[in-house]
Amino acid sequence: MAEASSFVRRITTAVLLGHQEREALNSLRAKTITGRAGQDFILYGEPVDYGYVFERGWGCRYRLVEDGRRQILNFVVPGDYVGASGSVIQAADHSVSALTPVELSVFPVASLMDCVERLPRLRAAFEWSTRRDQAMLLERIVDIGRRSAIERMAHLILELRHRLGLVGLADDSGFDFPLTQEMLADALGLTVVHVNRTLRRLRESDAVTIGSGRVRIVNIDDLVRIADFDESYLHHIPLPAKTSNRLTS
Amino acid sequence: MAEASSFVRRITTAVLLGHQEREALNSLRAKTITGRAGQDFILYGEPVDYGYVFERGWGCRYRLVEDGRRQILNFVVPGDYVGASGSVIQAADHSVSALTPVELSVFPVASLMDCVERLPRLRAAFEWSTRRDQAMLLERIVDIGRRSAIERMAHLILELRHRLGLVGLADDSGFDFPLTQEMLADALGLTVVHVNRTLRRLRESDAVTIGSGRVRIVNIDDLVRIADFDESYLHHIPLPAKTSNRLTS
DNA sequence: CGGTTCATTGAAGCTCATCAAACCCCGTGG
DNA sequence: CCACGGGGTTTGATGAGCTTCAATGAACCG
Repeated sequence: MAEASSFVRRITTAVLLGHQEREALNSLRAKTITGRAGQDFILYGEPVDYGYVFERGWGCRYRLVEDGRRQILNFVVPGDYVGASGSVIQAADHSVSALTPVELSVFPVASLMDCVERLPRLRAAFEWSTRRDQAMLLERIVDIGRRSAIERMAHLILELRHRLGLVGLADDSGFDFPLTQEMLADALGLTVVHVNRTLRRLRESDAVTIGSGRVRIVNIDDLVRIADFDESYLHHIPLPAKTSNRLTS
Repeated sequence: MAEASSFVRRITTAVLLGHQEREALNSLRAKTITGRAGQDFILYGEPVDYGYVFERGWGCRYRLVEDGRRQILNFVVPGDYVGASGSVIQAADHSVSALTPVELSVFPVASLMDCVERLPRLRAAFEWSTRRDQAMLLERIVDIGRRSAIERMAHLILELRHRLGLVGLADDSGFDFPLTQEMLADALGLTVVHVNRTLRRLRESDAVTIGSGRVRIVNIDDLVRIADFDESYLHHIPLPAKTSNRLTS
């Protein structure tokens, strides 16, 4: 039996995949490819013919605006799946590219959908992945819309720490971090210059240092406080009820 | 046969629902309820037991941040569905509330999922709806992250015009518009004061006037130009390929 | 080495936030 | 009928946060 894809390993923590489902996914995997930094795998407006699991390296989902500027919607790290997740044929609503050299598993979308039809748990796994992606997008909107630069940055670092931890790529001390300040700027809706100043402020606050290819977490409590971080959106466990004005109609 | 829900009417433009699917949806509809402005129907962190179709009135998806400020993620207009869309049990990752008096069709999530199991086209309809919601979220990230206040506002107006047009609530002259400037501010990541000044600028540019319960579109070409608006994300028809650095590996 | 990419810092300016006040519309009650 | 109050809108004044432009430095690499 082939080595399990990192997607299988990770998603199994959320949805109980049986032997059958794991086998199906492994047999589906047409091939493993490598890619260079900057290479696009999914292009805005074009049909999506494949699904990809990032096995190694980082990528991003992004959109370009008319004047050429880029908005990164989310980063993609090992274990993440990108690509078609439903049977409705449509154009990609965003592009996906590699930010570092990458190694990906490729799945033809047709056979993927085929398989999902037969294995309800596999469908559940993809639904889970889709919901999680959406939750991260929501978080990004709140970030960019209502939080300051330093809060956004701290929030992003904590999100990445959590996600990388799930696949064994982060621990309490930090994680390897291949992104440039420009990529951070494009993700956070800031300029490179301001990202640089923000990183300096974070460093001077003794919470975290970012640079030289690594995030070094100095004081995670401070970081959580700066970010107002609540990690529950990353796994969706029901929380205690909050105050509300729901009516008992 | 009962009058078709506005959701059925609208979604049929995207996915061909047969008699069977329409019947199923109509029979599922447990009841129609009314709600007051400010009333919550889905609460962040709580389980989602029902799906709702907005038949009349406006709502919003939103999140609150620690200090009490609100970020509106998207507006909900007649014909829109909100609520659970998959079988994975999880907590709501955002809240949904009414912004005006509303009238909603309520669907118990259990029987909804049941029905979706049996009718693949119904599942496709919900998948389509989910993807469309996600596309709008992406657009909002690009808006808030990379566009100026006036561009965001113009963009939002055009998106709403398009969506309301699908259910016959907007034409070339404009549409009825019940939102306050504060709601606009919460959606666009701005303050009320700045929204007010932005609306004045839009009015003075002779593109659109917003107020007194109505959006009056004066010159839609100007508006499209200001917004850099491309409506394709609202229906997902494959577009002509753009320049890219995709490799033909 | 010379070239390229990325990080860093300074100076100046613009967008947008904040604080404050006035105004308008409209419904309510004295 | 008018005073009152409240939600929403509008405007001014001031300042913070972020952008822009520009220049330098550090690291890497063919």
